[in-house]
Amino acid sequence: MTKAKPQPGESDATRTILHWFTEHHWKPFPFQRTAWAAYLAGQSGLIHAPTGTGKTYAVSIPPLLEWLEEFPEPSAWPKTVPLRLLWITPLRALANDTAKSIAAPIQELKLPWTVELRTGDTSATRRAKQRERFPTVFVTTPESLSLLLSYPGTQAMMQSLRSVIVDEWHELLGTKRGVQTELCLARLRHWFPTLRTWGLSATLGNLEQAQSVLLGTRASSAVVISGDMKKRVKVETLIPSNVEKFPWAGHLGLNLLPKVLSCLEQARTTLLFTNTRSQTEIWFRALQAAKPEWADEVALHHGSIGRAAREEVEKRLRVGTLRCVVCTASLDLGVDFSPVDQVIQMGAPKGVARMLQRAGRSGHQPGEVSRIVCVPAHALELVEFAAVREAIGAGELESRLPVEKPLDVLVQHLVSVALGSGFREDELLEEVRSTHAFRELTDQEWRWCVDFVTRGGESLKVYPQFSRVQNLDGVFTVPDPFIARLHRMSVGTISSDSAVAVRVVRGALLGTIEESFIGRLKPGNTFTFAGHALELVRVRDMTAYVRRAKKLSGLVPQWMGGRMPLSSQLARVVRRKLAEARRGVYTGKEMRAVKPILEIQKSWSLLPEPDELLIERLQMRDGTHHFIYPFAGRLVHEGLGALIAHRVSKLFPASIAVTLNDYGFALLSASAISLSEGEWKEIFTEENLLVDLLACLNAAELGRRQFREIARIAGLVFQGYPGSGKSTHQLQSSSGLFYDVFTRYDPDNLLLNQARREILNRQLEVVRLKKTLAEISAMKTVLTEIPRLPPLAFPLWASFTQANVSSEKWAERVKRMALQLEETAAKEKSKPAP
DNA sequence: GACCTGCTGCGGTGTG
Repeated sequence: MTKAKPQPGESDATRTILHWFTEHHWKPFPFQRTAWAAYLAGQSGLIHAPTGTGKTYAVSIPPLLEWLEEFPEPSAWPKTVPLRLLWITPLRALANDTAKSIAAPIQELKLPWTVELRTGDTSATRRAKQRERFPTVFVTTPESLSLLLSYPGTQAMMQSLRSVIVDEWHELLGTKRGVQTELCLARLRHWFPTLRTWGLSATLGNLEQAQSVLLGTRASSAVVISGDMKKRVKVETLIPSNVEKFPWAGHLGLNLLPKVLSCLEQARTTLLFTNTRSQTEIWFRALQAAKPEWADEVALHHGSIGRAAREEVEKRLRVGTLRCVVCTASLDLGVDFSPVDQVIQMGAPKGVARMLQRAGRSGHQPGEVSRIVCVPAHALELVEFAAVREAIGAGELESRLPVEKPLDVLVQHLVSVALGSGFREDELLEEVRSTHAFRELTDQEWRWCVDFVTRGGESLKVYPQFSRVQNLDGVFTVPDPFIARLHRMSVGTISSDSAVAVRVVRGALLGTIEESFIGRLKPGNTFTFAGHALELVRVRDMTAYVRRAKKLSGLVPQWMGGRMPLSSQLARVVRRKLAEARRGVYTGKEMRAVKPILEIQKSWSLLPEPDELLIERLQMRDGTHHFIYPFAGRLVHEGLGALIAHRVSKLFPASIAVTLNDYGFALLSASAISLSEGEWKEIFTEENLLVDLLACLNAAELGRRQFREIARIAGLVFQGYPGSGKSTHQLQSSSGLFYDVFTRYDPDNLLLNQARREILNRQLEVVRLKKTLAEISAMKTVLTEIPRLPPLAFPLWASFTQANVSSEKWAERVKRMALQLEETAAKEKSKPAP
């Protein structure tokens, strides 16, 4: 162990800490030293580094140093030290580990500091105690911090606060939780103008912006510190032995099960990441079937599995008794799983940052190499893996864009602040405008929000329950304790669809599934969930009672979840790889493996250059197919597909069906559609984008649905008491009622506006869509008649057919078609080159 | 027996 050399000017106290640090850890990395110095100089900042590089100590050590400078003499140490450091973490599960790491040196040096956490899990008695006296280090979540701010005594209790740390800032940035955090930070800074703010983040494409969002518009001296100490990431890919026979579509990846098994055999503990929850269930089942002897060493983990079971899995991971956990993004972050020595990514990686995050779950120690093994589910995913490796090498990472002006979050915050210390309008307005999110809030918008919490706005003014806040001589407060209680019960910006609970008869809660899935089952039917074979007994009160069945079989539930489009960064590299292949350049194991498939694409159609829009046309028995490849991710293709179908149908009156994936979309029309390259170019015009888009989508229904979240956050609808949550349906209908009332009687309601904006930005990615159209307008349109389905088109065609026929028939057709294409390809290959 | 496609996250009450 190397000891850190004392630097000139360091005090004894500093040396004490440094000694502890070197004894127990390692020589401080340069970035940690930089952070310590910046902190002690009174600066704020953002530190970015991969996981497992010691970011925590970069910011938890300097407050100790600072205190020791003040109290160098142990005999003069006070008995108790009031609050000095507030630590915000987005994950309950992280709070515990963090508190432990911070407490380690404190305990070791027997400092009179206390470290405590407060999350939703903290018991009522503990919380009551905390309300009397805060610990020296307080670890909490954004939501719990909001709640703290909603109690009148908080400011006085925090008087001695020196700094606030926001951990995993990249996870909060870009979400309404992030904005909630911004508002809370502004409050703290208003109270304590010299407060230092530090953020910890994974590496992002927009670090400078991430920093300025965190620190707000009033920040003076601030730094961005890079802890990117060349954390080594090794990306490997499992190459199918016979690419010619490897599927061209599909996402499960079970083809490579044998190879995955041998990977699992070679490592002590593996995290096997999949992209969907149902895929997790399917892979778990496949592993159980293939290796019954591993029954106790394989587990699964995803967001719909009950908390108890998930925590059990996390515990076993930590002690190292598991060989493999099949999981979703639920294990992307979280507890420090040091024993994990291998990470497998099943299927498309979708984004560069996500891959890095997942790779970082292994080798979770400074200096260790992170390894990730990629498993393609179909042939083209080999290209995506090649692309992600290249992007990692080049450091091309995605950005997370901050949320702008979400008024629902502001409305909630206004009530919280009124409930806490109360507020004066101009003071709070200035404070709110010091956040990045509301820096451009207009006077009118502010007035509207204040009016909304005091009267319920124009349309609700006759209902007293919406006069939540009252203005007494210029001070806004919440006098009604009932309203106060309801408000505290609805703090937060996360709203999830209520789901059917799955419970063993007279037994444990296993998790939740969607109503639509349970609705397809009859009592006696079996299904697989949470890794258990289950038989449905009955459904009552949003609970499905089940009993254990003998064999893992039957249906696997599917969930409607996020749609995770391929990121622009990764898409760009994918296009680049395809263009290289067009010129016959195949570098890397993945590209060499996928060569035969791409050569087929070249010979039956073509591979587009990055500045070309490829449109393939194929006349089949069921009509005209067009396959179009903007490579803009599935959300954009959803909007674009609908838009283009709408515009084409104006020229050729026929109904047009659309399917899409991350690479492109396809149009199918029963009648013959024939357009020239020039005509296609016109169809892709940016003109009238929004008008056409709203005309072809059911904008009103989308708006209603989006409004549900807004209504909940703004406190219009109450989600119900804990445990007896209202069903989605109930929540939907009451928020729908507000939506209708506002649309009719209060069309200028700013929350309605926000709903419209959110649909455009989130569900349709309008910004990216516009950008895509602009790019397309500069591109060359290449229209090609194809003789049969080439590899790029095949997955699109397959999902078409899937939408229209029953699943057995679909499988048959896809298989038949795949076989045919394979034979054609083989025949052509055996032909001597001309 | 092959086939299935879409993530995560937090918080709150009640009183004999």
